[in-house]
Amino acid sequence: MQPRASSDTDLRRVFLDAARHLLVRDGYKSLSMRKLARAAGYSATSIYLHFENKDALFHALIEEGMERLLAAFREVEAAYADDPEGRLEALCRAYIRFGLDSPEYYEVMFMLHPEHMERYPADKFRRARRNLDVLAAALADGAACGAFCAAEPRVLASTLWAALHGAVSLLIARRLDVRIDAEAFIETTIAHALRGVRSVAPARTAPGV
Amino acid sequence: MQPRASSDTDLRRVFLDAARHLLVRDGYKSLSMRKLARAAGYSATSIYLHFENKDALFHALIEEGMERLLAAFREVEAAYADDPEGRLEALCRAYIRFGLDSPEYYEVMFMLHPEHMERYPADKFRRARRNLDVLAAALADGAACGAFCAAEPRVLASTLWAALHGAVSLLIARRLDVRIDAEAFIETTIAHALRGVRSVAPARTAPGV
DNA sequence: TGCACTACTTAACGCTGTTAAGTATCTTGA
DNA sequence: TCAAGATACTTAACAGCGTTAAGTAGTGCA
Repeated sequence: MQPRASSDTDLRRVFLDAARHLLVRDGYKSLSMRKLARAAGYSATSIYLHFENKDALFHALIEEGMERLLAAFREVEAAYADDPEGRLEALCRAYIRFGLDSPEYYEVMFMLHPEHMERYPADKFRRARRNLDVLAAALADGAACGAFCAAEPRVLASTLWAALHGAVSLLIARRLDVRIDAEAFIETTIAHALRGVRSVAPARTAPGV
Repeated sequence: MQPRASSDTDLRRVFLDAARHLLVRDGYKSLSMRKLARAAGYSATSIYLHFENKDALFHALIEEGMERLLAAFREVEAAYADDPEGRLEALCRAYIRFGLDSPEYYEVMFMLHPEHMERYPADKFRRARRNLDVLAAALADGAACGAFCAAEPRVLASTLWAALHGAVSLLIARRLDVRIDAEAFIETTIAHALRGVRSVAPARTAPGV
């Protein structure tokens, strides 16, 4: 059906590029091995010469998405090197923007069923965690200058991530009441997330309103 | 294969009960029409006499789950009728406990792919929203006595929900670093969520730590 | 020239959701 | 009492899925 690819890695890239295209166009749910093969101009079984199975293909797409997110994070880090508070807020915005701009990537990266992640290789997992490390670094930097709570940075970073992930996944899945203004929802999420990690004197309840 | 059910609604219940059983045992991913039929002792096509399609079956399970969650919420409401702050915290705990105790239900209810929710009937959607209304009511009651921020209760309730949903979905999907203590993560999530909605004087940053 | 290897193919298995058509059984009306 | 029709279920089939086994060209080398 097709002339042979010039090297071992070529066809793998062809499939990956086609998969990314199909993913963005139709979502991961309708990305099938047969459709992918058709789109790339090869037989379905040839995919298995370059990927162990469909999950491995997804894992490669996840990795791509993680790199994209990390690139966005790195830009923020560079822009706010000396301002941990501003950096953290910008990171929150970058995370949410990434999710809303690339919902298909976000779904594969963070909303894929656990079952498909069981064989996710440890090295990819470690690479993916670098994104969380960027959040943790901002928290640590902010804690060093007294802006953020210094306790358990890993837990704090995960909690922050969870809040952002909750917001993004509800938005992507269109679970929110249509009467909710998305912009207000996002701003409130970010404000609350930041308030959560900010170091505060023991909570003092204002009496009125 | 089977004697006919005594009434129209009977077999529907048989399928629903079997579906709930399979859902809890194997998760929604491996719940197929054929397996369900086999478990119930009927042919696969007979399911279509009682449910329009597989999504409609899921929708019925979602509704069941929503009622369960609401029952838990109602208990909390009754126990903390005069204590909005305590109620909201208890609701957060109830939500997370529900998710972790019934991950299969939680997945169908809140983590099902949007595609499967497209035909979700409006009346079921309204019923499901009663759960969010319980959160909103606690926020409103708390705002009335000055404990919570009074602005935009719907947005506030959704933000709170998003934070809880993020935590539960990451826990269920086992996305958290294994080094993270789940208990600490949950407590931090709840604490931050509550701090987010609490009415405060403009944030005062403590200088040290 | 011929052998081995590589890169790809077709055919097939067992699964999926869903529809069309067929078959018993029960209910009703004359 | 018997036929007609409705009801509740069945089997057969379609098109799709992920995946494996077996087959086939083309390449590089002895």
